[in-house]
Amino acid sequence: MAERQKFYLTTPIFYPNGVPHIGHAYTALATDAIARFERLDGKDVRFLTGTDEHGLKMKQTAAEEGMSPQELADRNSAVFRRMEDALDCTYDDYIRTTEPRHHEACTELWRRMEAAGDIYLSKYTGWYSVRQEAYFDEKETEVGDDGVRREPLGSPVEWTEEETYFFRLSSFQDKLLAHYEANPEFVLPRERRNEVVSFVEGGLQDLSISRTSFDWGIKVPSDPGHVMYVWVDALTNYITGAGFPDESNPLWGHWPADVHIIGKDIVRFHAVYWPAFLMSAGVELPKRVFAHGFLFNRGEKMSKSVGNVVDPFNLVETYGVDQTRYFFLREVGFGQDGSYGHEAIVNRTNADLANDIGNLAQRSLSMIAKNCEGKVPAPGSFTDADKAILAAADGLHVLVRQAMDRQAIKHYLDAVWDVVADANRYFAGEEPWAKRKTDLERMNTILYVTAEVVRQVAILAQPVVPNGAKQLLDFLSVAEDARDFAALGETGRLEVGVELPKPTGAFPRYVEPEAADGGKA
RNA sequence: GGGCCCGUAGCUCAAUUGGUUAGAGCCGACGGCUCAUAACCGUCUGGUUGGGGGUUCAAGUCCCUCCGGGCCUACCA
Repeated sequence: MAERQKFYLTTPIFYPNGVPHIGHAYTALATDAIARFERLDGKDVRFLTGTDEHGLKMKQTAAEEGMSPQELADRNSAVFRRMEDALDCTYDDYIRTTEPRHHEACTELWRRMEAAGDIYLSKYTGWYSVRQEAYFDEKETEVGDDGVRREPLGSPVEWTEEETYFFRLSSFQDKLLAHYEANPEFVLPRERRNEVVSFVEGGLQDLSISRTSFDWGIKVPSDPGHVMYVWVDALTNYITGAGFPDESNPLWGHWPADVHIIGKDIVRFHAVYWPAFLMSAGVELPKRVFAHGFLFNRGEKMSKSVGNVVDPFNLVETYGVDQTRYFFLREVGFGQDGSYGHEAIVNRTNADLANDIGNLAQRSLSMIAKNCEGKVPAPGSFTDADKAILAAADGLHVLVRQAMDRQAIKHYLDAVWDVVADANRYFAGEEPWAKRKTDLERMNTILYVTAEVVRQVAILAQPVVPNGAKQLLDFLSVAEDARDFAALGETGRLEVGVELPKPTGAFPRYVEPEAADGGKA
């Protein structure tokens, strides 16, 4: 038996200086959907996420709260982890940059870059922003009315001179451009790639990669007075999670990563700095960096009775995990910006989940329960209509795989729900309830075909709505080991005569809670 | 200043990458059905594809320009 194809994907590691917001949730649930998809498609998936716990901000926040940085990291990292759990994320490993294994990986990566001659000591002077952990040209800064000098994003800067190690990023310009050229889908979507290319074409300056102004970080091996710059530390997590530097670790077989899922705000670090570090250290480059867009709350009024639903935990509590996941993945083109609001979430999830697939399953399965002794009915010969809808369902696997090869999550869902809509039309057009009185065999056939389509749709929906999909598969008595994509198509057809449990509604409608307080925001 | 992306029905988006009368969902109106989660099916309303010009037998798609929105990057001090 051939070894399964490996698939390694990551989220960025989150900075647990504050509480998780909807952007973190979006990244995590999207990455999870991809992970589940590839797993169901037979791959040996490794899904890494975690928290990035070093830096001055952590140290300062900890001081403000009267605790050590490690205590703060422990406390807040747990919150992020709980968020991912609340979203039903199936990460295989939750990395924390304060762990020894990560210190080892960073240290070794640094050593290799140094050995390659790409690191040198020099002095950096300029306006430094603690919040951004970055220097700014004086021209970029501005003194505000309050007399405080700030960088463009508004954080205060102070004049700083420090000795710092530099990475020879400037010498990687041509190699990076050659890599983008040879791998047109290294950065997706296309617009992001264009930005990256034009940025690199504009010339690269060497990058300051160490700090002496604080000590909450990973020490530079040859010079412990320095700690590593945030991005050397943070980006390296992706190889730490694959066992680096122990290349005999079985996990190392997962590197290079198939895709780093990130938000578009951190494209440059992932598409320019990270590959340059790896080239320098002689480590293979990840195959793809996929940048998703931002989500905006378009001033939709959230109901007072449900409170501030923008918080990820509240979203899940208010609408449900499946609903939250489905909404963001179906409504927003992955890679583009999107917006969300109460009404949009309710409309989308009620229409697609409750009305379309939930109701289709319920109406067909309850007919089976009532008219077929609760067993999968035996179909007669198939008509053209039967064959057409079955063929549509059977054809989905190829279609969705094509979409997901480019992380086109929305397209994958579009395709699946097109079939759901077809199935509703089919069911209504064939009128099994009428055939019940005139032609039982025909009724059985229609119910069989519909249930079979529901089976395939449920299997395909698992990555996005794992709970509701599981419920549907349970209603169809589909064996646990027949729920992956290998069971799609003709080979996995429902077995006639199998007993089915009494169905109840999967994907309940969201109904507005009666405004008990009599008013709204 | 240079560069990139976008603007299609009230809303969210399609259109095999120049090829017939620009499609679908949601919303709305009307009708149907009763298996079903106030669900489902059908019909209809709704567009000079932001404006203008050009290339072509043919433009939502290519070129120019203007308007509007977003983003990357650089400069001016």
